Amino acid sequence: MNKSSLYKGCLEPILMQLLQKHGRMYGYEMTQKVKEITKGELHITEGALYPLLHRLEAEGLLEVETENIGNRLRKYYSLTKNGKKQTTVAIEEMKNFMTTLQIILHPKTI
Amino acid sequence: MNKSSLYKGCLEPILMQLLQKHGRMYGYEMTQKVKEITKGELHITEGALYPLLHRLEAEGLLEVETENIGNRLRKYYSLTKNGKKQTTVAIEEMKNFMTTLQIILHPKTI
DNA sequence: AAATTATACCTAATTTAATTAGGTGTATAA
DNA sequence: TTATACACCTAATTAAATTAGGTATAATTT
Repeated sequence: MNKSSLYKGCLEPILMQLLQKHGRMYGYEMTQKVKEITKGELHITEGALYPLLHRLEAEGLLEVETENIGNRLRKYYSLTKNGKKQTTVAIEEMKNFMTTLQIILHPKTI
Repeated sequence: MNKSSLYKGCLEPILMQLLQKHGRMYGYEMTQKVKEITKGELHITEGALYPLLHRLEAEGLLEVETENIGNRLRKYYSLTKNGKKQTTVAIEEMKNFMTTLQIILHPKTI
C-alpha cells in the first residue's frame, strides 16, 4: 500500500467503497484508480490486493466475471447483494474510526 | 484495541500524541484516558500496549521513571527530545492518512 | 529490431502489529 | 470474604500487510 503501516486493516473497506461508487472493476484498474484519486498517496500492492479479492469472493461479497480483452485476461469484480449490505456497514465503521482519530488528534482536553 | 482491525498500525502515533498533549503518563493510565476521551470507542489492550512502550523506550523515543505509589509499582513514560520530534512526524502522517481516507469516503468523481 | 515499460494476472515467504489468554501481586469495594 | 480495580508483564496465535518473486501479452522507446 504505502510506506507507513497506518493503512493496515483499511484495504478491505477501501475496495468495497470503490466498488460501491464505481461499480464493476478489475484488479489492476483498482490499483490505478486509487493511485489516481489519492494523487499517488495510496499505493495498493498486488500482493495485498489479489488475495483479498479472492477472499471476498469466497465470502460471497464479490462476484467475478472473466473477460478476454484482445489476448489478455481480465477479471471483473462487482459487489453481490450481500456485499453491498456489508459495504454499508464497513463505511459506517470507517466513519466512526475517523471520528475517533479526530478526537485523538484534536483533543479539547486531555 | 477494538473489535475492528482498522486501528492496526495506529497505536504508536496515538500513544505519542497522547504523551505529547498530556505529558508523563503510566501505562494503565493511558488505557483509561483513551477509553475516556473516545467514550469507550477505543480500547487499548495491555498485550498491545506494554510491548509497544518497551519498544519505544528501546528506540529512545520514550524515557521511563519508576515510582512506588503505596506498595504499587508505576512506570511513568514521557517523550524524549527525539521522541517529540518523531511525534510531530507521526502526527503529520496521521493527518495525511486521514485526508486520504476522506478522499476515498467522499469521492467527487470515481 | 530489440529492449523496456505498461498491462494483467498470480503466489510463497516473511514481517508487523495486533488479539487472546494467560500470569503476578496490591488495594479497595460489595 | 470475595470480587473488582489497579498495575505491571509475556507467550502463542492470528490477521493483514510487504517483499519478492513468477507468467504472459501489448505498447512504447531506443
